[in-house]
Amino acid sequence: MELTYKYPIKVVSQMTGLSVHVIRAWEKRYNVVEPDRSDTNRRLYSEKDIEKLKLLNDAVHHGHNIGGIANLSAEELKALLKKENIESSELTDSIVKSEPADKKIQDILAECINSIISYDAKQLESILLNASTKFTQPVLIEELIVPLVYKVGDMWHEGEIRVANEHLASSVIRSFMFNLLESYSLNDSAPVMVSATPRGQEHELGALIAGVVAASSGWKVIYLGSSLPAEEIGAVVSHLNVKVVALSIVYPSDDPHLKRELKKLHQLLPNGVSVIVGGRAVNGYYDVLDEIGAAMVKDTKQLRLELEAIREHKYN
Amino acid sequence: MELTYKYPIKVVSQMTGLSVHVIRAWEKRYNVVEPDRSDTNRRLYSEKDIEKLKLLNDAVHHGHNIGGIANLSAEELKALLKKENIESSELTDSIVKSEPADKKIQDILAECINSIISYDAKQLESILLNASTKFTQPVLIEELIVPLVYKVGDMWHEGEIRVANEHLASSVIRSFMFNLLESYSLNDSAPVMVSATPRGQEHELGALIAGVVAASSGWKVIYLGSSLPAEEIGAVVSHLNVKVVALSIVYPSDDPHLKRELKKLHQLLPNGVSVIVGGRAVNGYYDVLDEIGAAMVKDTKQLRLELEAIREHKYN
DNA sequence: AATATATTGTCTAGGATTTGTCAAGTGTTA
DNA sequence: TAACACTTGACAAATCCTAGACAATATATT
Repeated sequence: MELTYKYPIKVVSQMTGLSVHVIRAWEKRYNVVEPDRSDTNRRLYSEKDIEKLKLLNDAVHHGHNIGGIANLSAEELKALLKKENIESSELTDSIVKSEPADKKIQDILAECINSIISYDAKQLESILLNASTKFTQPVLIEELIVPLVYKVGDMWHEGEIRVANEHLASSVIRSFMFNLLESYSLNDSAPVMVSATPRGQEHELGALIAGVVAASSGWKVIYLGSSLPAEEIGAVVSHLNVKVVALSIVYPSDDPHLKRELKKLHQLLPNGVSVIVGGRAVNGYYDVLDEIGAAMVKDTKQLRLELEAIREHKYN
Repeated sequence: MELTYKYPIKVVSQMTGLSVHVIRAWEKRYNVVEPDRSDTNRRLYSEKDIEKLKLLNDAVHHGHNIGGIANLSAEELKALLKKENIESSELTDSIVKSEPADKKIQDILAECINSIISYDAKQLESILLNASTKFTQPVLIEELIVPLVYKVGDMWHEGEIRVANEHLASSVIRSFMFNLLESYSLNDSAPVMVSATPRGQEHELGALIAGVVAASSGWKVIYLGSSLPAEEIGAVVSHLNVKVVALSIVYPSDDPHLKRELKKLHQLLPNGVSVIVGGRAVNGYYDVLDEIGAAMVKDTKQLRLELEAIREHKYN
């Protein structure tokens, strides 16, 4: 679709990262662009104008002085930037976003807690989104998400926050992780993992984390949420070609029902299907897990390694 | 559902976030929309009118001046917002797949069920995303999401699908609705609603639907998920300036614990806070709801009306 | 090295335009 | 009757315009 619409200076300022003052100054001094004018003399910029301004901004931020490059054409500017291996998009993005320098992950975590306490779901979400662009995925998960989940759990147990706070936080984190999970696209040859929490386990965040880690390692993940009976897991495994079942156990650390559930699961699963169990309370089930030959992981790094090992083994 | 229903200006104001003054001014000055008129000369807005107003509002909030964009079509506005990577409340950019024109909502529903049966979360999600670009939000919710949730519940009860299928579907729908909910931006003067399911009620989709409907009607929504004890709701209400508590009750239709919980909630809430209860099993609690003066709604249209009534009443 | 000169981002002031808001007066709805 | 909607006209705040000044840097000259 061809838009004949032309942009006012304010929008151009936002799109380019240049202040309106600078845009006007450059025009006055060097005629970098000559936007149309409205009937009442307001500037109206074309897309080409905007592109040229972006390119100029990129070049200036890489040491060129505006007076020297002002009269170059868009093509020449592109060539110039290319020669210096500058990716224009990356540059303008980082400028436009006006990030307040680098924040330590501790601070981000504190901000998250604050927004949870003040019931501000939107703010929590935007903090997480922001963090997801700043950090690599393993760092994001291992150093922000996991500590955050733990911290919220602790504060809840200690009575420092209310159940309502915890619910709100869980909703946001869950949605964030689910979106992350669904954002991975993979080829059909990817091995399949089922992720869930066993019957009785209501805290599903661990299962989601496992799902995201697996997806980022190239697995196709079927995420089934919380409190799934062993028969259900068995049904899915036999219906699809599942290689791994990942379970998350958070609390309590000694539940006889859960132990029975795990044994039942073992009986239902065909040979060749691995079970990986992680989560805060996993230590309490060492005996059962050992008995049914399930792997125990205590952080996402171990999970990654375990998945890798299984994948290798299966493919030889 | 009446597809020809048209909205009076006040409702449009709440749905778009624009004041009635502004809506009329834009019409007078730029003919941004030309709503039908009643026999007595009152403006009657169509869904399309509302969508265009929303788009204009989005664009204006991103720096465009109304005079410059007033005569652009909805399509052009979408293109404009998309170009600036602006997340609009209503549209999610769809890579125009060459789909065979318009599919009936029945077919879409069937497709959803199919993807649920085959454990294809990704496909389900993309169907929903796609549908959200094709239909207006009331249609999307009332004719696709709600029937889908009901259908999945039915099939689960009938044993036509497994718990695992239901879990997977719930995860995806929940995430989809949550994203929808968080996508609404609102002004600070918006009245506040808390949305949740009471203790013992694990199915949270109803609460999410209520949240989305309220958010689209201009309420600020604090979503607190499922199974929230009455004390917790009371705490949030007194901590923030909450006007309405929305609860969803799905099953069972006669739970004495739940009745006690509702009464307790009533005692905990300060005067002037309304309670709205909806959901499939709501009929079973008519006596209690009547006793505590809670409103009962059986679909999203009633919910909309109820919210509107409360808002009116409170502002006088 | 010290001093001029040029460059460049930022800001102010005064005038014009745009745009959100409101009030007054009247008609309509519930 | 109170709440809502309609039109018109007016107002004030926000925005944009130009022209020019200023300070901080960079570059050139003595």
